Amino acid sequence: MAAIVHRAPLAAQAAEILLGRIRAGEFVLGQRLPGETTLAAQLGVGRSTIREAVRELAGKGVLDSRQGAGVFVTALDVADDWDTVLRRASITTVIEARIAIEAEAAALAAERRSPAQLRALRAALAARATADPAPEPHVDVDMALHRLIVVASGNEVLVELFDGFVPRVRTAMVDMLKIRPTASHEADHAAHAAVVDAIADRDARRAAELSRAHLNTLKFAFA
Amino acid sequence: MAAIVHRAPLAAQAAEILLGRIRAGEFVLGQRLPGETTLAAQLGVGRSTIREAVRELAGKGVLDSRQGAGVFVTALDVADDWDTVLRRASITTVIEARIAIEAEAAALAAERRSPAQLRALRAALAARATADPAPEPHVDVDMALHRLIVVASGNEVLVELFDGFVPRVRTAMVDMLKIRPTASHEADHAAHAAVVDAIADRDARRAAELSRAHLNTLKFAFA
DNA sequence: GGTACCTTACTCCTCAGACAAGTTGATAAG
DNA sequence: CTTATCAACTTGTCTGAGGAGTAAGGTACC
Repeated sequence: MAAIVHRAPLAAQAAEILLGRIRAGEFVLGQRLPGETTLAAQLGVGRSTIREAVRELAGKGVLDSRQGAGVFVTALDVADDWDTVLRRASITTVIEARIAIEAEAAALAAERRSPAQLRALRAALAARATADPAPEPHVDVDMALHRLIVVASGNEVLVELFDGFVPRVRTAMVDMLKIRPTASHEADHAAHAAVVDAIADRDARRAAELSRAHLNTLKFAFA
Repeated sequence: MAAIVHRAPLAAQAAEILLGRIRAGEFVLGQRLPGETTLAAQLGVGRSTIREAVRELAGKGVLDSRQGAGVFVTALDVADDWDTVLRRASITTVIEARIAIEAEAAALAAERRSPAQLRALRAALAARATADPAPEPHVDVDMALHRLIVVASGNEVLVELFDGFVPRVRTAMVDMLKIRPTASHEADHAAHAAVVDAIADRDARRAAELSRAHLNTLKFAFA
């Protein structure tokens, strides 16, 4: 990740040093940092450079500066970037988390889906059946259908979680389909149709079970 | 959310304006922004103010400035802060998402828990029973037990998701306990003990069901 | 015509100094 | 003890100057 030659501006270096000191526990949460002039002297840079470093960390949510009062620590580290976590995790781990979210979403969707949402699900199901079988378009219509189910759950937190998973899962699925094309499109389509039918029937338990079963086959395809 | 009196520094205002223009599509991804002097003249502020605004957006990952070349757009919006999403969502919505994660985690924990993890669960269960009944300590030992279950699932993505929920759920539970103290501590403890027992017995289905049932009572307590 | 080099104009980067604006704690008056 | 005032310190902003890097255009050479 690190470049061989890296000519980082002084302000970025100063921000890195400050963040390191905060991570190391030199400053506790809510504590006031030394003044700009003090920090500038410590690091041997100008005050405006320190100011830019503080601004950068303020943008990351680690620091907060208040005129007249000082600069305060508001977080002990940068909020973990969601994409980073998912990239580090194995695809089967991600799919397990996806099972948790989608199975519950399918159950909630069965209880709450509106007629309009059901129509949208049926339309997406039809689009999925007739779509371009090439990896990218196929994965996209598939994800669109899965997303509609989560949206029909009426739980915006689940939708946000699902959306966070999409990029990671999408690339993994595209890569897999390029290596090993799906054996049976018919069985795949039947599994999706069964989930939609369970949601149409307002059968929460069956919707969850079918969704879980379908994603488990996906998980084992990667294992 | 907006303060009645808002005395934002010029640099923060400038950052907000620039972000607004990027959101509005005035600049496409990868495009170079006007120079510092130009922007300073446009907004009627000094160069250093513009520089600090750019630094702030660079910290958020929206901009990237390269010496000699210019400032470039690297994202069209700030990555959605997880805390913000959860604060906006109702507590019942958050608990529904928590059910999804913890029920699945309990099932996985039943299949995978190590002897050491089981011992830790039993210890946390005992600590929960004998802990200070005041709201804050009680919620903390409760959350600690729940977290251990998720950790025992062996899925780091689920752990990250759970940790993301903790702050929001913790404050909500503390507030509720201050208003309406738990009716029966015994039933509450029995519910937790049952989940741990199911995990000890390696009964995935029962662990998930008990976990779901317990959190559902919590959900309805808020409704 | 094509290539390598160089010049030049532009960009961001950093510093120093000055003053404005806000906060905080000590101090003095009531 | 309470309240008002003030002084020291903090961050906020602007300006001017020079350093360093980039990219584009021109030029000499092959």
